[in-house]
Amino acid sequence: MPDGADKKPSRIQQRNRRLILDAALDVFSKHGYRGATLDQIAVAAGLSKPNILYYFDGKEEIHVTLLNQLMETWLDPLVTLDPDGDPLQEILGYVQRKLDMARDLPRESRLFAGEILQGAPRMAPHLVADLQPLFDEKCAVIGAWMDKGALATVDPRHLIFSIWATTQHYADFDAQVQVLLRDDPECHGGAAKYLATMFTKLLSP
Amino acid sequence: MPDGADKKPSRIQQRNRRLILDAALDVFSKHGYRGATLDQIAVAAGLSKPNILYYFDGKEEIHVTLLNQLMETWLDPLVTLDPDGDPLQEILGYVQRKLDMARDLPRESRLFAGEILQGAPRMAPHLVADLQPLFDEKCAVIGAWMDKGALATVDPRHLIFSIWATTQHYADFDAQVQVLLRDDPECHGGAAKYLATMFTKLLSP
DNA sequence: TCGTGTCTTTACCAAATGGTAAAAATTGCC
DNA sequence: GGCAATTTTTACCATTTGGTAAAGACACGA
Repeated sequence: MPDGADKKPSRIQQRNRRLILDAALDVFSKHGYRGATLDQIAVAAGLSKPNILYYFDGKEEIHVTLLNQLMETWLDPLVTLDPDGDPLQEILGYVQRKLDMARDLPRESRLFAGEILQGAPRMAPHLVADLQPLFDEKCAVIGAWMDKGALATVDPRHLIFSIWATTQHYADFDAQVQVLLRDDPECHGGAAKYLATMFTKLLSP
Repeated sequence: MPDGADKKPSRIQQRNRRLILDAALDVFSKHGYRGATLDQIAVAAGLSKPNILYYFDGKEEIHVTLLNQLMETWLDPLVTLDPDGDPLQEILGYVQRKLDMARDLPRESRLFAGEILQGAPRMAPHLVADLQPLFDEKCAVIGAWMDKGALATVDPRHLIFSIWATTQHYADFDAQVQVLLRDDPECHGGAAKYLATMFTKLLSP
């Protein structure tokens, strides 16, 4: 049995755990935690429900595993922000990376959004342990850039919030965006251009 | 029975329907559609479950009623945008109204966000019928202001998206914001100042 | 090829949940 | 007060859902 932190997982274990997690990401991001059912996940993964419970202790463990994996991916673009780079280019690069993630990983974005929307019941510890230190660190970096006169002075915390909000919006509110833009194929490009303009004007010293 | 579009609703009917809708707003915004149960709504409303089903045909009807009512409130700040006002002041006023709504009506914001996040299964018709025409109209107004030279030229559609995203973020991602700002009581004021700066710099011609 | 450990299926179950029927209580009008 | 209409409760029900037990299929090294 694959319980606990055993030795090397077999090929089959690796393959099936990945199948399950991918299916679960689909289902959880589409219906939320309570809206998702093990049966849906099982069908999407091409496995039987009891077989899923052979690999995971329960619905909650699948969700938590997904959230844990997501945290790393999610924080990565902010980790990459280089204190020694050109301030404005670093910020604009960060915006672009987040926007690309909204396009390339919409399921992850929605999974995260759904979790936070409901008060982060399963993620609060991660927010405090992983996100908060990183957030504080990068706020300090940006603050130093502003003190140096390399960027216009604004509250770095709200600056980061506005970057998150404007980029993730295109994944989380996709249903609305698609209606209002009538499936404009240039949506992503238009957003990139708009956001680059906005943050350039905001931050140019 | 209060079914159908009958005559005047009695005092009791008005009171209880409002109790139910208020309780349902609490529960739906906290747990999402599928995560909410009629029992939770009943307890929150101080009524029995069958009694709830005396006033509404079912869980879905409660949700849809809530969504319908919400649409009006939600669109109002954009309706108020006055084509004859001062362009920059009109936009900044709109931002401020949306930000105030995020503070004063967080449940409504989350209910809306949850619905869109899941693909707007019960709201797509409303988006097309109500939101889209208003959106197009106001995009034209803003576009005319830009053509006139009263505002810097950017894509009005993405401008509106960024206003929605940045303001609603404080309601929808409140769990995250509270962690990162450590319950800063000046959060709302700080956000208001930051957003006013951002959109002023973006749009000043 | 045999046997051991890994994986999968079949057949269930208890709890939760949306919903109903009908009796009982209450309200409001004459 | 009396009575019809409205409102509320009690007692259910069918389905869904997360989860389990145990038997069966399978892989693979000796």
